[in-house]
Amino acid sequence: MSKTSSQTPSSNRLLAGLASRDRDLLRPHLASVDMTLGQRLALSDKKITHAYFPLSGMISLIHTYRDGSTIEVGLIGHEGYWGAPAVLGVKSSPMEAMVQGAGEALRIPVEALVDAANASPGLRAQLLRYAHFFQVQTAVTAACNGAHNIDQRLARWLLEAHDRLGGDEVPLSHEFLSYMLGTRRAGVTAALGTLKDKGFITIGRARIGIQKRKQIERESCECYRIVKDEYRRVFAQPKTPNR
Amino acid sequence: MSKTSSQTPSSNRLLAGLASRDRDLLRPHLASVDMTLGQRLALSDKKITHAYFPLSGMISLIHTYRDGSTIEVGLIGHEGYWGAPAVLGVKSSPMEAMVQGAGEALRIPVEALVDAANASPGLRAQLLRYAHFFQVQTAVTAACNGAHNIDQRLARWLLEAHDRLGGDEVPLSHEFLSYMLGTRRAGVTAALGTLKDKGFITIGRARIGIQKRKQIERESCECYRIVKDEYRRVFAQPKTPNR
DNA sequence: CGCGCAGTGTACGACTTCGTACAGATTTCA
DNA sequence: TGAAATCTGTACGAAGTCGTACACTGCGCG
Repeated sequence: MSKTSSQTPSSNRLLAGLASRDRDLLRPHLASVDMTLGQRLALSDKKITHAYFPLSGMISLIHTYRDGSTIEVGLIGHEGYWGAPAVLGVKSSPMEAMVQGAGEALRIPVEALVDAANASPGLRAQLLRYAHFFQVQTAVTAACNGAHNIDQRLARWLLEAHDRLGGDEVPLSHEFLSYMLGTRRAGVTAALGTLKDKGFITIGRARIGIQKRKQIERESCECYRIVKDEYRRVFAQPKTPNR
Repeated sequence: MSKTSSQTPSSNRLLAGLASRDRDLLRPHLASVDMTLGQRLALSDKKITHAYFPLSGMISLIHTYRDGSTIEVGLIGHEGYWGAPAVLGVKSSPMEAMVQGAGEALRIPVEALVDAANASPGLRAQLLRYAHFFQVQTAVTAACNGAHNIDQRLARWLLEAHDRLGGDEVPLSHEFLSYMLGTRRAGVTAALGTLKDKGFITIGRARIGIQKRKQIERESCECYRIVKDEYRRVFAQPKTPNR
């Protein structure tokens, strides 16, 4: 049912969902690159040069306020891509894209991606559908940040990370997590502590082990499921109509 | 510099920014409709039938949790439109669109809007640029909800409303505001009280008077300005290149 | 091998927000 | 005009989170 060992995904679900001729359109421009933890793929208000289709690892969209405080507004793994603003016709965005889990991605210059989208309605449709999904994910995060407490939001975040990282380990320190959730480091430690006491996770040095996923889902707010369901709905295979 | 009387906007900035032949594409399908306070333009996960280009008033995107609590994730006035999900190729969204300030809008069946967008790259570009802007607005709201207190968020909300409603009055009760901010009604009353004590607003029955806008901007978090600047950047006139 | 540092656990008072309640004021409507 | 409904102001203890601080642990690097 749920796998316990490292299964690093080796394909991107958006690309996999394309017609093969659409993949052929992109292939000449795609380059495989490593993403290293902490790497900035795009800076606030700077030109977005490349789009990234993660094969593994994850990309965090974060906002940094003038006082230096940071908070995450979106998370992207092998189910999506970073670069939607370019597809929507703008050259930059105020948000920063940062690698939150090391991994591999297929990278493409945004000009090539836009050209391909203009050449293929099917490709464009796929990219725009994901833009919608990402909008929903962000909207749910907005609601979640206003409505739910640290324990629930942390549980949700662990689930999102678990979905995107191979294996059952989340290799991040409490401090890094506090940047994502926009809370104190000590608050993260406390919330993780209660999950550990219940036996749902293990805690190592900058390493969180996911032990009982189902139980963590129960600790999380409903936001995790709302987003998950929306992805399924938007990218449902035509062969299995869902409404 | 800032006007004090009711100047109800009578045009939609997105439509006004179109080439006239693109407006002509839409015109046969546009119908003027009244939006009444509290009206639902779209329900969660129900088919989006029409897109709305507000001429006055405003539309609130809200999420309702299972326990009935609600919170706003986005706000749309005559600077934008509701219906982006359809343009992005999906038929519904988990968010509800509710009229938050009565007014007038131009309404168009989504099929007609999508057809027109397919027929005109310029029109499509305009619609997609706004989709990007709205994504940024939502992302900033996510960050804001996680990082800022009620007083700052309330000030921001008043500014957003003031920009979209004609005149210097926000005709909403504290309770309605608390639904938007995801807080207690009593919390809104307290926050408004401090703004009133400073002389920045007046408080009537279900009616807030904006007196000193500049000062309210100072009470608000930086989020208001971030979103405002992004709109300007995205929709900058070509004649005045901004980067 | 041991020093230094990053990471974790925990504590404290201060502040914010919550849930709830109730009184008084204003408006609506019978 | 009187009754009912809506809206605002305020109060209270409870709970959550903050900012900060400090001790402990284990890993990496000189």
